[in-house]
Amino acid sequence: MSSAKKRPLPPPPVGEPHGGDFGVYMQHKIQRLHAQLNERSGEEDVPISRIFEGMVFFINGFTPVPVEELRAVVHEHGGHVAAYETSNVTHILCTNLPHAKLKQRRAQKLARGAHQQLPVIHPDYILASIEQGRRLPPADFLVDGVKNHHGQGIQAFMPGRCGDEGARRAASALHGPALDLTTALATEGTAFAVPADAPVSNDDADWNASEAHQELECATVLGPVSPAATAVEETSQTPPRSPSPSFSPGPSAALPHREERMTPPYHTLPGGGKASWSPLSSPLPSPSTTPSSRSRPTGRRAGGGQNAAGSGTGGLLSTKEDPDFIKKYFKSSRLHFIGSFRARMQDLAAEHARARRAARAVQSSEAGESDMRHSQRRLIMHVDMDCYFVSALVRDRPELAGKPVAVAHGEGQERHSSSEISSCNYPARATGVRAGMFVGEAQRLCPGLKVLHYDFEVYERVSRAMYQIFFEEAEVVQPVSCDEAYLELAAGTDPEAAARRVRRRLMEATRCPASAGVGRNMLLARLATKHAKPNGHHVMLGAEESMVYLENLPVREIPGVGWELDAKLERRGLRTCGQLWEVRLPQLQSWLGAKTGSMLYRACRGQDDRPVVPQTTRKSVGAEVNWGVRFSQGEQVEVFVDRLAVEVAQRLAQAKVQARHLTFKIKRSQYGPNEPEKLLGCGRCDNLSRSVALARPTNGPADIAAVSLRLLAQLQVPPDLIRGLGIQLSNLLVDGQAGVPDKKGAGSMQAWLQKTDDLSGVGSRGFEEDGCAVSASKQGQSKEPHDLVVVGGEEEAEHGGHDAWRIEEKGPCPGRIFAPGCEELEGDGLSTLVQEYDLPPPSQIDLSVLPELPSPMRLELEQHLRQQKERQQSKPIEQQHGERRQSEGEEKRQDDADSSLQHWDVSMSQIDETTFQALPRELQDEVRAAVRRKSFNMCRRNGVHLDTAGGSTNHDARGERAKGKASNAPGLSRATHSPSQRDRRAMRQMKIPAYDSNGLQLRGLSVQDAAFLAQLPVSLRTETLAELDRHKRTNVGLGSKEEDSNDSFLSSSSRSPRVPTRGHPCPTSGRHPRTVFEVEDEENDRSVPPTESPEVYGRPRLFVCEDIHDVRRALIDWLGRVGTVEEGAASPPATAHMQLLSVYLLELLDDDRDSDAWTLMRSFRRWVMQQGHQSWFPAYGAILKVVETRLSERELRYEYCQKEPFKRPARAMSNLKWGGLQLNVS
DNA sequence: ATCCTCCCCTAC
DNA sequence: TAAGGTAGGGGAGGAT
Ligand SMILES: Nc1ccn([C@H]2C[C@H](O)[C@@H](COP(=O)(O)OP(=O)(O)OP(=O)(O)O)O2)c(=O)n1
Ligand SMILES: [Mg+2]
Ligand SMILES: [Mg+2]
Repeated sequence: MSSAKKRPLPPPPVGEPHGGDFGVYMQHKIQRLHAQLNERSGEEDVPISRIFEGMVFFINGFTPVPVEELRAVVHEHGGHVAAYETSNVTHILCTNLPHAKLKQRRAQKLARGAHQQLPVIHPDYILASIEQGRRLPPADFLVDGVKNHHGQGIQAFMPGRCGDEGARRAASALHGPALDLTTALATEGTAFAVPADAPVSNDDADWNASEAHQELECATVLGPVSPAATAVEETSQTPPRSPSPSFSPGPSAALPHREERMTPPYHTLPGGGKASWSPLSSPLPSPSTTPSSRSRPTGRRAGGGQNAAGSGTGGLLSTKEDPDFIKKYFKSSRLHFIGSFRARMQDLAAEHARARRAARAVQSSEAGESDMRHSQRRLIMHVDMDCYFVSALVRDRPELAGKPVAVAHGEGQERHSSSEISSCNYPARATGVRAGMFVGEAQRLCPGLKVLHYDFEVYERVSRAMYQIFFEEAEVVQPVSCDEAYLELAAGTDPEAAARRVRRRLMEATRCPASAGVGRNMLLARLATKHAKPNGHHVMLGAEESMVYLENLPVREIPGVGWELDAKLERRGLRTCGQLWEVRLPQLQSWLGAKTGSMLYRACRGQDDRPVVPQTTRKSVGAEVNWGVRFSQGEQVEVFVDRLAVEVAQRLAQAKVQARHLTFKIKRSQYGPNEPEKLLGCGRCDNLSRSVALARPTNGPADIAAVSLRLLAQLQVPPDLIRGLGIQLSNLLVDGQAGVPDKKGAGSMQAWLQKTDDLSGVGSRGFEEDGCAVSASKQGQSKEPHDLVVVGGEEEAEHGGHDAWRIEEKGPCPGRIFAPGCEELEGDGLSTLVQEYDLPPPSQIDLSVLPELPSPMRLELEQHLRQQKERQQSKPIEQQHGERRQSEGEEKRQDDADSSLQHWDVSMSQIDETTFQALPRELQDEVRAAVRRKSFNMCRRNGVHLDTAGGSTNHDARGERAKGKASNAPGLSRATHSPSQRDRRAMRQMKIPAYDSNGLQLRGLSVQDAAFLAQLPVSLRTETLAELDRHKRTNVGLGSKEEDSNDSFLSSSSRSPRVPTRGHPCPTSGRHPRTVFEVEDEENDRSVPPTESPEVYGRPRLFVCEDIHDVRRALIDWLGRVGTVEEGAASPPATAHMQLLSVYLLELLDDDRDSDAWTLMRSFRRWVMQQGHQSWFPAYGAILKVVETRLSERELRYEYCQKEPFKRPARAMSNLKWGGLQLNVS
């Protein structure tokens, strides 16, 4: 409500300016915010006041309220809260000791935060200022080292590296003997056998008793912690009821605790048939498939003896020929099971949340208590089941206890099974077996490995039983997965007793072991759990203990640090958290990005602000299939996409949401139609995606299918190369209700509304111009409620007035085959939804050439083609459609005739001559060279020598599954994808592209040149323009450029190659780059010693390239200048020059700037090709070798330190190679 | 600066 | 045989 909004804040419920009541005030404030969010409808987000104008806060450490809320309040009053420590931060908000203070007391190297100079003030400052309606002097709220309102807070975990030997010893004791206190715990366990039914007061007493204990903080619990709790294992009969803490009398209290008894009605049918843990399988007429006990799918009908690998293009048990593939697949997919768990859980969680709210309201206990929980140090418990999928099965197979067991699909009789292990127990892990490993490999490591099959129904039951207990044990439960959650414990809880109790209850209810960890934040809780595994718990509250533990903890153990991050750090010699302490924040941020760097900086010190949040609303809903996807014809693809759309639509319906944004994803094999190592797997793929803003919200399968098919067509992937497909919907609206579903803040809301308006405006105009009257009218319809669209007229919208244009809509897309329900598809949804009128581009180059090309170059070409086609959309639409159809048809015919060879045996004759001529010369060269090389590069790329003629060789190397990594050279994949992105945007708005002739003519180019340049991918265009700018006084056209001969490539290298490393940013976009270089070079050598380089990160320094843009610009400029158009032949390569270049390239690689290295190599290659001296070829080859070698070493280092080799994504190092291959040809 | 798109990374 | 999904966070680069 606007009135409420603009009015100054009401006085806080409690009058103390900065007493301890900030939390209470915030509570009130938050309620108001929520109310506003619900009431307002699109009005502008005007600040209430300007109290904090010009102030930028960074919230560091614990705050009494969620950061988001604090941010909202500050924002409302004109201030800003930075997401991380940026240079514009003016104040640090913190309830506790600031870094700066600690720095004085701790080892100095631990406290080098960038903000140490900044004033650190207590959050009460915010309250007090708002209350008084003016900006109070922050100095009055300085948090000095002495004391503050809330005592030593969570920041006690701060850089407190205790060099103290005692603590160190204590910590080391944690690692080793943690598990031998079984007996002590067993005693405790029996004590709790009663509490299972015991009245609440029992537990209360227990917790109260332990409060004093909690205060010990640092001195904590070091010794006796993790129990093995064999006593708990007695499982068997459990008292049906269990304790329900007074603060959490869940409604669920009535539910039984043995999961067998609490199975929800919709999950398992009594008869044991119908494996339907997935809610998705219910609505559809799914043929009754498997008997439940066996999760082994039958439907092998067509599959039979056929091996997809043999057939090359057509897998028979794959997506072809099996209309029920999707359903069967999802029913058997473990990843689908765990991936969709949260969605399935949502109802349960929401129910609990509701009940809990109600309970709290009834209690109406002093809000102060709840606030106290927040304002004091938090107690967070993390719980995770041990080797979950195994445990849930082994509990009924006692004979397997203690033996190595894994869970997977295949039995792996031959030791060749490519079935993936989902989980394995600890005996199996001892032999090196890991989740994600192929069964065959696992059996090699562990010959006696017993492989069990999934039983998703059991997992579902156990998980629910587990959550049931969580909900009873804690007020706030944040679900992580089907076997894992965070619990926020009430203040005063005895953490160890709580952990023990939770684990015991879990064991009793599920007969599965769980481990638990307790910490002051989620990170430490989680680390504690990991440390406690298996079947134990660990309480880590002391700052000293935490730091001691962290010091030698591999960074990889930090949640959020995966393979790539670990490798980046490893490359810099950073393996442990302790080593990370040495690195300052700006340095980390410059390596890893702002947020990631910040996260790491804090995490390695045990800092973690994230609040435990109950359950966040989903922001997107999707479905994808990347296994068994094999097509030979486009029709099959369309059928499949259609079914996938139905699946997604069901999920939307289930979630009761509609979506305004659609993303279509496709995996394209990098190996051509060959089969990967994993049976029916997707192998190594390029991951392509395209997304569209929808004109109106939808959840209709017809809409989704129609839009998806359009995007599919755009992506232009030959059917036989498709290895995976996915549809994801986002920008969700709660069905039948206005408003944003998620709990975003006011700012986000505004952004959302803003976006809405823009999109519908564009969409409407576009369609009107296309003459789609119906579409336009629907646009109006959807805009009717204005900003917030009330969804509900879905059916009407789909079937209203579609006849007028349905034919036209069908026209452009004949040949589509739709499954049942195609009335919907033919409905009007399509045009209504797509806001940009994207047409599949006409095929001008025989597309069969593309797979032949090296990946980066191919992407470039594809971008180029797309751009061209979009350009041609100015033609009448019918014509467009006609052209496209025709060429598509031809392609398909070719594919049918010669499917597997098509992509491998390419000749120039297959390239459309006209088109080829129209290509930029560089691209022509590259196409020619690539064609000559045929598949050679592909073999090399994989490091595999193979015979490509048959097309059936297994190309797969390790890491094939790796998420694409389609191009490891962002300089290419990014820079080249963007032009098209821009074009699409421009098309939407019917604008003339910014780079067409106008801009170019200003540079003195001929119209032809301009037209030519306009066709170039932006990466090439940029570089070309740089060259042109340099030589523009000659006013020559592009055509004459080739006649110019070049200087020696490195003639100027003595002044430049080093430059970009620490060269200063190119002030303008390459206007006067020459000056830049000269200045740089001179300054660089003496003013910035290499060892000092870390110092300058994050600071705007004249001779420091902090910004990658600057580096790239400088490079391009340099190469453009050096590598073109001077007269005189190039001189032979000079060793010194080559060394300089090599050194610089390696620097780039070691700095994780692969894309820059790639750009440099590319330009270098081009120059080598253009200049006359053959002597440069081997020189180029040598440099390439250097680069390749470094990349290989990087690979090896990965292998060496990896713990889960089988899961490691493979890095694509092919990007630099094609340049070398190009060279070979010439 | 901020938004948008197209990725990549991460976790289970 | 085999079922390599799902969702969120975040970064790069372009548009505005
Ligand atoms: N790559 C993976 C990882 C996990 N899971 C499934 C099986 C696991 O049992 C379950 C829980 O994952 P965890 O990471 O918790 O692993 P476990 O519970 O199996 O072992 P741990 O004792 O380490 O928790 O998720 C899977 O299918 N594939
Ligand atoms: Mg687990
Ligand atoms: Mg887990």
